[in-house]
Amino acid sequence: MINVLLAEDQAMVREALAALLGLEEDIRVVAQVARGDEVLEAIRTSGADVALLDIEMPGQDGLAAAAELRRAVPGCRIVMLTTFGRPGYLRRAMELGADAFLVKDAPAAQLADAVRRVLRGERVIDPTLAATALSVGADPLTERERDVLRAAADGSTVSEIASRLHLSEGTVRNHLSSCIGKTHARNRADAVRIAHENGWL
Amino acid sequence: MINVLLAEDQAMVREALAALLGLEEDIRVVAQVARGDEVLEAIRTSGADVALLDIEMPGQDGLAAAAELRRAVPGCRIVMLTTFGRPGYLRRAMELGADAFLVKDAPAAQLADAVRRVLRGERVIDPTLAATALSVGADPLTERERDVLRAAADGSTVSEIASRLHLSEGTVRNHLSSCIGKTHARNRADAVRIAHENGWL
DNA sequence: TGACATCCATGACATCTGTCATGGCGCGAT
DNA sequence: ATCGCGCCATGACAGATGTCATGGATGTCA
Repeated sequence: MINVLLAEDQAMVREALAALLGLEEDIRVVAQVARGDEVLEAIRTSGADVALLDIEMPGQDGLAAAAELRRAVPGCRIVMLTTFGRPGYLRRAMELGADAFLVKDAPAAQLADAVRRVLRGERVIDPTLAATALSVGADPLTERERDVLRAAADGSTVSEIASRLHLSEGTVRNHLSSCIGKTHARNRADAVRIAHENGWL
Repeated sequence: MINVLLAEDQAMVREALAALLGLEEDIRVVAQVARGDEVLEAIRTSGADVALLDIEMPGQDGLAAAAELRRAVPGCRIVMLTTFGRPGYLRRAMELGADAFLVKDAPAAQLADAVRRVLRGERVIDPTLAATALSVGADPLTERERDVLRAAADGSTVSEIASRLHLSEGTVRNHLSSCIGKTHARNRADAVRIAHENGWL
């Protein structure tokens, strides 16, 4: 019997996935959480063999939860399950040591399949997604540039970003300019969109 | 026995929801589609009593599918099911004559419950969401302003938008300016964000 | 230690953006 | 038929934005 933890913030989706996995004879959902920062404790108390982690979650995102889990409970298998097949997500998940990376677009049968395979020591990745992730390349932004771009994502002005990050306006403009250059964007908003789509923010 | 059609583009979520509804003794999922423009035909061939429609879908969005369905098959009940509880979505769904509006954040039990209730002629809406939808108010943008703002959403420049919509640059700037004013935004990107969050785009 | 990258900052410049006043056109409502 | 409104356009202006050259302060790596 495979014991699975399910971490997904949308209750209806989470319980639906639990129902789906419940149809499998050899799989049992032993814990469900809705927040990234509840994963570790739930794994410890439930003793699950596999953690199924969504990425977009409150508290702590699924990638951070995976990193924490990898350190604290190295034996636990990690399956990332996300709506968005952003290349940067896949890359970060792999660097963190996740065992599988699934998108919710994929057929339902792949879920139980992936759970079984990671338990046998295999790694499961959508080959198409892997290809695009490799072709897109790694995040070209520096940490500071990412900070500034994130701060610009909601439509803030330069002066607002500057005061929020305790920088001068000129510095903010310089960072944004290099973000625009590195992402081959036309302007700030475009750079935000591109970085977002690639999973760099 | 209640016959349900399920329209949702993410295969894994769709099949998981089907598994969830399959646990109910009085409900049967008789059709599944992944695109909005396949809803009507599937309803006709399956003869489903209730259509469960996601909003974000390729081909045609769930709201457009609901409108089409309401006209062509007035007897069919419509339940909107969406990730995002955007006020504008709820408002448009109600104006279109949807019978229920659920968010995927809600507990799974509400899904089957809503299906049964709409079939008894009730309308099902999350009261919290209804309150915010009413407090936010209706979309203040004109059709043309919406067009321009949509065209600006991906970070396009004024000249690009102008040529795409066959307008002069000055007109584009004027429309954008009034979008910014009406949404109480700080600039274009902010206006895009606000309109998006409210479900106006 | 030197080479190098990152981060921060300044100032100057061209361009883009947002605002405003103004006016014409078409349409539906009073 | 006049009014209001949406739509399109122009021109002008201030302010925001993006680019560039330049330079100092750090920290890392060979």
